[in-house]
Amino acid sequence: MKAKIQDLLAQSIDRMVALKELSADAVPETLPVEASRRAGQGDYATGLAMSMARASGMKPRDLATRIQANLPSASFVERTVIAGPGFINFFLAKEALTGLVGEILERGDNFGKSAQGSLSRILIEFVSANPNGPLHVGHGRGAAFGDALARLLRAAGHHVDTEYYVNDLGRQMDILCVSVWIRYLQIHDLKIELPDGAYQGQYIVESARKLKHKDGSSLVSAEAAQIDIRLDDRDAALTELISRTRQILGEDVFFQLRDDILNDMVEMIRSDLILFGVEHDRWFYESQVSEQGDVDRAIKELREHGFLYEADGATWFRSSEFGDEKDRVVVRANGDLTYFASDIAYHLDKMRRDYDLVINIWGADHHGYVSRMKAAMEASGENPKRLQILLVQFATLFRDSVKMSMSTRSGEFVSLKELIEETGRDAARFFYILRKSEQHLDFDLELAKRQSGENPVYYVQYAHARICSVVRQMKERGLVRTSGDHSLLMQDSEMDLLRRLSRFSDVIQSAANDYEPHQIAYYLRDVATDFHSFYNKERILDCEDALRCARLDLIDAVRQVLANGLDIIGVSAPASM
RNA sequence: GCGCCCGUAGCUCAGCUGGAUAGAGUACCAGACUACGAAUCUGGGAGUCGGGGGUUCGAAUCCCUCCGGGCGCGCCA
Repeated sequence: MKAKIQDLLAQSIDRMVALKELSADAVPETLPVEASRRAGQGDYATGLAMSMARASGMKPRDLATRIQANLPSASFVERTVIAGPGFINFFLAKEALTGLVGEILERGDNFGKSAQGSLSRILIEFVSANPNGPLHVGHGRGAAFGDALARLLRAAGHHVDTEYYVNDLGRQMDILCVSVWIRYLQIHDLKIELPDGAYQGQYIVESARKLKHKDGSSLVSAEAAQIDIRLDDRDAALTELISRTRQILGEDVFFQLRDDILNDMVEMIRSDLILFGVEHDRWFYESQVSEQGDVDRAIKELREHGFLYEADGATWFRSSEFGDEKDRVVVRANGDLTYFASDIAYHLDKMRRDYDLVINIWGADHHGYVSRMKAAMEASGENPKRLQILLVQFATLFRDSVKMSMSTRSGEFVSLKELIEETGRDAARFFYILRKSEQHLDFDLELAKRQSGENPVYYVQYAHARICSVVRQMKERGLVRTSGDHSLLMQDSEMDLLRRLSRFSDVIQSAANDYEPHQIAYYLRDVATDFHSFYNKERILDCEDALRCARLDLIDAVRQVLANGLDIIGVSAPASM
């Protein structure tokens, strides 16, 4: 609808330019049109005359009058009014609104959406938590946001693939492996302590039990009890422990064990995500990049472009030339590659696949990495604008106003799985989506669980269930239903509802453009409000046949919009609750 | 110290590329079911949009500065 009005305005402007009433360079690239906030100010309004006033040398209201005079007539516009400092308000024709009911019912699940895959090809990478433990509530926000964004962009007409990047290399895997092994030995009554830097969580113990169940006691070694590492430095002590473990178990056994544990962790993460309704199209392993020699190639490329140098025995990337605070190490003095190096290779890989846009969703604690990653892409000859990094702020979990901690290493955290089991998938997802991503999120467990109007999830779902219930009642009463005459819809509450429904596709476009799924959640709440209000004011089934059929069509249309919107944010639309 | 995010009603937050009288929810108060689900609806009070400058016909929105909160500033993972 917004686009239709923009089109009318464009025609008027073109006409004025042709008549030399207006200079073409006074015209902005996109014509501003917005849904009116207030009744009495029409359905849509434009401040175009005001924004062009100075460049055109005309007074806003005079200019508005000229624009209005040159507007072509359109059946969906009843009238236009100039108001305030120079707004042009558009009042939609009643038929344009009532005609919407048939359109919604006809388009069904596709109403509000654009033809799929017709616009850009987009890759979204999200969650990508390290496979050293279960997902916690912090990851949940990234999961809910990323998945909703993918669905939203698809609804807006893009082709979207989703991906999870698994950091399956590096020291953390060794630490994970020894952590499980030590717990395993403890289960076998060996006296050995789990050191400080190892993973402390209860899931490590469970993993060790599973290992015992599978392997019995084949990995028990009396030597293990003799391990006695006396080093003040925590990291040095861990390094020593890792190398002793490799000696005792033997390289082959150690690597096999490490792989098994990794696979367990990845499976655990994957199944938690499925429980949450999130399924990535692709799981991409860091080891893939590394085995294919991509990291070496990426570094070689940077070197050839002249952006690498040696200092203090390490190899540095001149990221500061691209706006980063300082240069970054890609190869350490000991010859090891940094994580940054393999991240560059991975991102180059993504950038060179067949996508117009690559989106990363990162936790806000990684914001320091944004400029260096964009720098690396630019230095490698890629357009950094094709890499869009969206930051999701922290989620803090509260139970009875008490803040709950979360740290994977210490093992003190509420897992995503526990959250889903406690509040349900729908409530969890809705809550995560309800805040825009730059906003810190206080997640109130008690509120999410409450089944009342205080909880916005139920409010929206209830509207959907209520409509389904009315339709069930109709069938039970054996009432006839024919295709309705929608011109019978004329009450204020009906028009408000129709006006709201007419904005659905605009909301999808706007939310998609800004990468803001929360707009959908707010819109759905407004639809539910308008519906509940209508429902309390007007009867549906106890009307004469024609009006009843018209209203049944109307609420069917409302149900369809609610269902389509809920689907975008990954929340179910129940027929009863 | 430097960088990023945030500061809007008692609380939790919206506010679309600057626009017309700043909006919801919640809490509080007062009402609405012998009728389609009261997990609902109707009405009410409540804000110096953190403070101060600036740009503009017009600023919660853009710029500067200060205050307050979160996060990040490793050859860690």
